[in-house]
Amino acid sequence: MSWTFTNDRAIYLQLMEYIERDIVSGTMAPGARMPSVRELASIAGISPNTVQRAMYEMERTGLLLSRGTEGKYITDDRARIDTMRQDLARQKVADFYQDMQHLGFTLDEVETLLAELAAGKNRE
Amino acid sequence: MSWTFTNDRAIYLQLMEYIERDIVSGTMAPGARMPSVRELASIAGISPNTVQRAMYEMERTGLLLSRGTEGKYITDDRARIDTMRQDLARQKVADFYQDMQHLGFTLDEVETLLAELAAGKNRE
DNA sequence: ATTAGTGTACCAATGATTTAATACAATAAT
DNA sequence: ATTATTGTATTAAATCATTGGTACACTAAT
Repeated sequence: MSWTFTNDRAIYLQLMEYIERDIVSGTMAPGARMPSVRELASIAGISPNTVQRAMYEMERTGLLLSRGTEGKYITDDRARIDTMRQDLARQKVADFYQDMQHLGFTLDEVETLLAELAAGKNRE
Repeated sequence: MSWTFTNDRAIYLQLMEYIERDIVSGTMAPGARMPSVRELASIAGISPNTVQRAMYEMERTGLLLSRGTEGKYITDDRARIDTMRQDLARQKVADFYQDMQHLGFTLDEVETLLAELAAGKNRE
């Protein structure tokens, strides 16, 4: 849960993506309680207001649920989480492939670059 | 040269990426004259000031050159352009692969998703 | 010479994001 | 009962991106 932020996009959007990623990858378990707004703000080094903003948006998508003053919880719906994981992956693949096509790379070249990268990573 | 902008990132940053993409992919030829700031603004439907901002940043990287009041020109250095194309591609592949790993996908799964996408595209 | 088009610069206004600083009601823990 | 913690809401200030408007100097075309 080490989050870093860039200044080219709104922090609350980046935070949403980090949390979504942690939920769909299982780093944060379904049904688990989220750290408090203040605690998350402290961890991330940002204002509680910004965390609240991100949380508010994520409740609208149903990924988080607020139980009054007890705290916020990750949804229990594993099917929904897995669907979201698939959707995120497909979107990412589509965006990536389209970008590479715009750069003039064929599917074969993309696959080669990917394989090279993975091979390089494994060597370290 | 059909550009659309989202509101989650600064327009001048998105414009920079569009122009970079057009240059490295050859859509805009090396040594060619760029449309004027006012013309680009009109085409993109944004303020000339925002275009100027993007252009200024791209001159600092050497991709564009300003010839006084004659206009702005794309660099003639094809080697530099090709190097930038390779760098952009490698960065994109690395970011994409890291994102997919964070979502819990293996290299094999990524390759499968890519192949499926490409196959689907070809069917239409 | 005049005109049009170029890059460049500046200023003011607007909107979005972020932050700090509070405040309040409800629940959990003691 | 009291205290601490929770979500939630509000206000004000600061920063940045964006836009509209204007202006100036220089070059090319007429």
